[in-house]
Amino acid sequence: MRTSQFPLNTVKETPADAEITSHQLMIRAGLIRKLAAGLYTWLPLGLRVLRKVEKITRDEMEKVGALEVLMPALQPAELWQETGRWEQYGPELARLKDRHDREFCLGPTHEEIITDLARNELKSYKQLPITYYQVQTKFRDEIRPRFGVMRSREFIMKDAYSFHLDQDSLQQTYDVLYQAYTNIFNQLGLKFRAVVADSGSIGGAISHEFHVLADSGEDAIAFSTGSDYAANVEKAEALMPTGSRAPATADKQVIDTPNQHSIEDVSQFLGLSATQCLKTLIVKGEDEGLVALLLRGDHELNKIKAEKIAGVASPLEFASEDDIQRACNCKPGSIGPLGLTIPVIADRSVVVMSDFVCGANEDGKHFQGVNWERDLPVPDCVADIRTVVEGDPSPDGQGEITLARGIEVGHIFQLGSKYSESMKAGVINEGGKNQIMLMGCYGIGISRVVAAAIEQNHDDKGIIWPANLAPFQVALCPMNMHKSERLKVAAEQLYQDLRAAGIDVLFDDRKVRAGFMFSDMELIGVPHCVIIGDRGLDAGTLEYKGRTGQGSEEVPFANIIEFLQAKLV
RNA sequence: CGGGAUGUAGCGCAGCUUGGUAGCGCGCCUGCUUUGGGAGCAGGAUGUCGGGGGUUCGAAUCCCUCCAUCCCGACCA
Repeated sequence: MRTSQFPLNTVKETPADAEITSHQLMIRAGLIRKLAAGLYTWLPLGLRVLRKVEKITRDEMEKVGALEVLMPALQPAELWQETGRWEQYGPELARLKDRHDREFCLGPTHEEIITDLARNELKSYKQLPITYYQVQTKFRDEIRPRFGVMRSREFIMKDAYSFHLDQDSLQQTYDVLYQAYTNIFNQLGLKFRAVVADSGSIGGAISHEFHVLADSGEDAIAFSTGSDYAANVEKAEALMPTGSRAPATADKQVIDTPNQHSIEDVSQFLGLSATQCLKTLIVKGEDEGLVALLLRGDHELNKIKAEKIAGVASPLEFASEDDIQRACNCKPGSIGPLGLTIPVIADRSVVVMSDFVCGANEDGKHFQGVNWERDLPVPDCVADIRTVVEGDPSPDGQGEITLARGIEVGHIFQLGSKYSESMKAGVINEGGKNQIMLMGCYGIGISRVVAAAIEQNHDDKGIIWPANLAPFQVALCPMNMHKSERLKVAAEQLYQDLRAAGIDVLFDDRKVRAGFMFSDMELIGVPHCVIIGDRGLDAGTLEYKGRTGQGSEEVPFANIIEFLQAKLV
């Protein structure tokens, strides 16, 4: 390809509305353009990268025997009503009506559609197991689209669905897909981790997320220092403390804490560590009532864990100030467990606290020197409701937790019979009886991968593409070609030779200055650059520069193809 | 949906307080000079000042209203 026929559309200035690096660079390098909030056009250069991600993904899916299909983005409401998700999914589901006033949605995912296909097409256990996949546009009416294509309203996803007669078969395919995903992200050349995940609203029991590691990632991941355990912090278990509770040494007393509301306020005011304070949060219960959650002062509530506990409203909802006033006779900031009449759920780490501080359920007052059993009973319900912190013991008992940030680019689930049950998707089994199938589902955010790759691989000059994602492998940069006819002839010939050798080369045949050319090539992240000039022509050499390397090296004209091919392996 | 902000040339911004008919940088076009790290000079094109309404002799500027965009939060996977 030549730049005279493949305009680069690069811009020097950083767009004002792009917040994170990948978004800025995607605009600046001319990969995407915004149409409206959360909607982007892929320019030729960006589309080349997107297609490469698609191809790597497709190839691996084909390798494990998955079958490509293409399902409609526009989906009838009836199927969503069958599974109950028409009501459950909420405003994120883009709904619309056709001219006959029939209801439809633009699919955010395709469980309903594939399950409908499967129940119609799969008749016998002999057809199982089977895995279908597609690469297709998804729609989610995000409350707040942001970060460019990282969280947009319309995006490209590879989604796959498997169907099975039994759990063994599901587990087997799940393992195969897990490995396929590992291969895909390795091929993409990204630093990533697979982590144990919460399955969220898609449903099902077992689930893993694949995260591209990047400091700007939206998700926090917990790793073990002593094993290969890794989990989303939403899911990572905080173990029961092993030590026993220290004996009470202080007397319980009421202290004045005027205008000290947060744990930080109170601990500073009293000159204590936050670990000595008890945090009491009031949330809504399953039915009308309220529930108190107890946490150590320095810990954070994990909503995902809390809303799974019986008696707690799901999704989790904090009580209003009025509710708290009625239940505790005080404002938030002075709540404590003593004398509460509503149900109490204590985090595991709370029950080993002694001589602690907590609210006195009276505005401006706290208790000090409080102890379990002596001053109040240990709550009946003790559970893991906090988010793990750095230094916690790893849930598998080996090593400690460390935290990192990641961008979720893949998610695999064992759905079980969640959809096949409600949609009555079954096959005839060996005994001649109808049997509901089990399902797995497997997604990769193709367009998000492009952004994540940039987020992980860039410098102050621009994008540094992993080899397999680069829109072009090699940039051919002639120096002042318009002034030298023999240089022009040589550069044209070299361009043809490189192409004939199967090298994907971008020939910069624009009449622009050297610095301009280099800056463009570095911004768009072409991994290898060959410079051809009159000087080298005299000496019979070309100049090679890698995107990340310092300086350059001379390569004899005759060796350039061999030289590049060695770099491209 | 709550809180905060912003809409002026393709992009980035100034002008608004104190009303008088729009400007800067980049980019774009032409010419000359330059040419190994986003060139210099000269000339040129481009705006319903987000939309609508109002006040006024006169509105980018003041008032009302709608829309869009962005940030924080909540939401979502």
